[in-house]
Amino acid sequence: MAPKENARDTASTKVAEALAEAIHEHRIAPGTKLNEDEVGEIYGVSRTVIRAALQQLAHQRLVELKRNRGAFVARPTVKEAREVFEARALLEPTMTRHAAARMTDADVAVLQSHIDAEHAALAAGQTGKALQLSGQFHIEVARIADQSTIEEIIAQLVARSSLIIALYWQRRAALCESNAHHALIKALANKDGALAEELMKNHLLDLLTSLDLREQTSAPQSLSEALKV
Amino acid sequence: MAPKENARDTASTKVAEALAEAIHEHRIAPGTKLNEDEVGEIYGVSRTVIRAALQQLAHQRLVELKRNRGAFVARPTVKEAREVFEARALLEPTMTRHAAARMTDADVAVLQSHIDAEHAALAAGQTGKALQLSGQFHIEVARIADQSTIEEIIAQLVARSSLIIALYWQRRAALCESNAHHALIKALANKDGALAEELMKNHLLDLLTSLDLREQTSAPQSLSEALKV
DNA sequence: TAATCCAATGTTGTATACAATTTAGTGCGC
DNA sequence: GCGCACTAAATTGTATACAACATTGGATTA
Repeated sequence: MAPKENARDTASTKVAEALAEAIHEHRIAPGTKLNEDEVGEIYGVSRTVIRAALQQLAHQRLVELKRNRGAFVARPTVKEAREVFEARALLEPTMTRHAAARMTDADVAVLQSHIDAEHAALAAGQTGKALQLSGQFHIEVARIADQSTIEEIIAQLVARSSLIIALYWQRRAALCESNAHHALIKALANKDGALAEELMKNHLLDLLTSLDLREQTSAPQSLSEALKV
Repeated sequence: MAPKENARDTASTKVAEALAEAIHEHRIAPGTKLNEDEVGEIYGVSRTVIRAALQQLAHQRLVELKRNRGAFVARPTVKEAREVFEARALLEPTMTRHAAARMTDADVAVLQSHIDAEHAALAAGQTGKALQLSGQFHIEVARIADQSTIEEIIAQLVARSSLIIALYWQRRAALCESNAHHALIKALANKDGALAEELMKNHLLDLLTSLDLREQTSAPQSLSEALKV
C-alpha cells in the first residue's frame, strides 16, 4: 500500500491507482472501454503515461488489453472467481499461522485499526473504502508473517477479489462480516497459530460461498459482444 | 508460454521475452544496468517499446526499476529465494494432486516430451534451455490441473526461480535431476494423487536445499554500490 | 430492401522531440 | 593532495507527431 519506494513512473502509478479505485468502487462498470485520449484528458496527462498505467492494471488483471483495440475494465468469469479464491485458500491460512508466531503488540494494533476504519467506512456508507480496508487486513497478515513475496501475490489476489465481490456479491448486508476478522485478531494476539489458520480457512470459504457464482451475470456492454459467443 | 492471444504490444513482448531469455541464460549478469537507448538499438526499436518491455519484466521481478535511474537486472536476495520456494511449496503440491485427477494420455505425452527435450538440451550443453524446459514442466502441471490463475502465478515464480537457480546453484552437475520429474510423471499417469503430491513436495524441497543460500553472493556491479550499504 | 464494398473517421502502436533529473568531470579553494 | 561546488554530458520522464490498424457509415448493386 505504501507507495513503492523505487517504483518508476510516479505519474503513471498515480493514474493506475486512481483508476483501480474507480474500478473497485464500481464507478466504472466491468467491460467498459478505457479510451486513452479520454482518460488522458481526465487526468491531465499524455497518452504515454496512460498507456503505462493501463499496462500496470493489466498485470493486476483489473483491465484487459486487446491488441489494436484498446483497454477494457476486466470482467472476471465465474471460473476466474473460483480460481482466485482457490489460490488464496492455498496461501493465506499458512500465512496466518506464520503471522501468529511473529505477532507483536504493534501488529495487533495495526490490525485493530484496520477493522475500526472499516467499521467507520461502513457506517459512513463508503462501501468501496470498506471493501478496500477489508482486503488490506489480509495483506497485513502476510506482511506480519514476513513473507513479502507471498504478500505481493496476495495483494494482487485481493485486488481481483474486490472486483469479483463487487460483481458477484449476494448478501449485500454484511460486508465481509468483521466478526471473522475480529476472531482472527484474537487468535493472532494469543499466538494460537492452529486456530488462526483454521479461522482464516473458514473465513475464505465463507467469502466464496457468499458469492453468487452461477453463470450469467451483469449484462454485457455491447450487443455484438453478447451475441458473439 | 504460448504467446498470449490478446496481449497487447507484440513488439514489446518480443523484446521482453528476448531479454528474459538472456537473463535466464546468464548472458546478462544480475545487477547490470539496461540502458534504454542501448537496448533499443540492439533490437532496432525505439525507447517507447523498450520501456514497455522493461515494465513487463519489472512485473515479473526479472528487472528492477529505479525512478529516474533506469532498469537493472534483478539480483534476488537469499530471503527472496526462500520466499519464492515457500510460495511454490504452498501452491504446487496441491496443483499436482489436482492434475493427477484430470490426467489424460495426451497430457502424459506432453510432459514426457518436455523431459525428453530437457535431456536433449542438457546433452547438447544448452543448460539455459534445459533450465527453461525444466521449469515449463511445473507450469504444465498447473495447466493440466485446469487452474489458469494459479498457473500464471506459478509461471512467474518459475521464472524467478530460474534466475535464483542461476545465481545460487551449488551442485552444478545434475540439473534438476529429472528422476524427480520422471517419477512424477509415473504417479500422474497412474492418477495417484497422493503420491504425486508428495513427490512434488519433496522435489521442491530438494531444489531449495540444492541451493547455496548463505548470504554474500556474486560481487556487486560497482564499487559505489558495494560501499553504499 | 438487404448485403457488400469502400472511404472516412477514430483509435491504437511506434518513433521522435523536448523537459527534468541524474551522473560525471572539471576547476577552484583550502 | 583533498574536498566541494558547479557545469556539461548523459539518461530517464513526458509530450507530441506520425503510421498502422480497426470501426463506422454511406453509397452502390443485386
